[in-house]
Amino acid sequence: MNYWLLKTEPNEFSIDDLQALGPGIEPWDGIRNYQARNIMRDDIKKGDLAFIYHSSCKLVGVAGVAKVVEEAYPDPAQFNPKSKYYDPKSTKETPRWVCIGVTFVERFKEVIPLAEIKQIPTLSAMVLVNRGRLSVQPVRPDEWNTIMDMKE
DNA sequence: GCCAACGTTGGC
DNA sequence: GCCAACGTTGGC
Repeated sequence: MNYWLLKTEPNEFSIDDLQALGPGIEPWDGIRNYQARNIMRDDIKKGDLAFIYHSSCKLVGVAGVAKVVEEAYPDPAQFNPKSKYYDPKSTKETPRWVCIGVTFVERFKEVIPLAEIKQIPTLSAMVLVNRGRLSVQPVRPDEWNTIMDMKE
């Protein structure tokens, strides 16, 4: 079992939206970055857990936890000309982009701010801290535990 | 809204 | 396959 971090802009989709789905499955679509895609396609497995991270908003940080319930499959949005994630270069025979399915696990009482995470020495190697721009990224078990301990 | 860091595109 | 130009991400 592995740990991940999934970024989302809460204006678009937040931990509250995920919670509102209850046991429902949310397709984690619209990922249009090759490195993030490769992680979803090759590494993320059913049963893995992921932090839901709120970016580009007032309170930037880790907002909760989701569980992977569907492994990578072609992202339907890439074939939909009306979607903002439409990719005219992708074909059904050789789809370029994939998504995964996640479900709600936990909403933290308070978002754990990025600023706070940056101050913890044992978290200084986190991809989140070192490499800003990657919307799907791995989290080490010790990093996972450290952040879970930062909750109220 | 600014801007740094990074990813992607496309000419050669 | 290099690299300049351009686009995007994302914290602040």
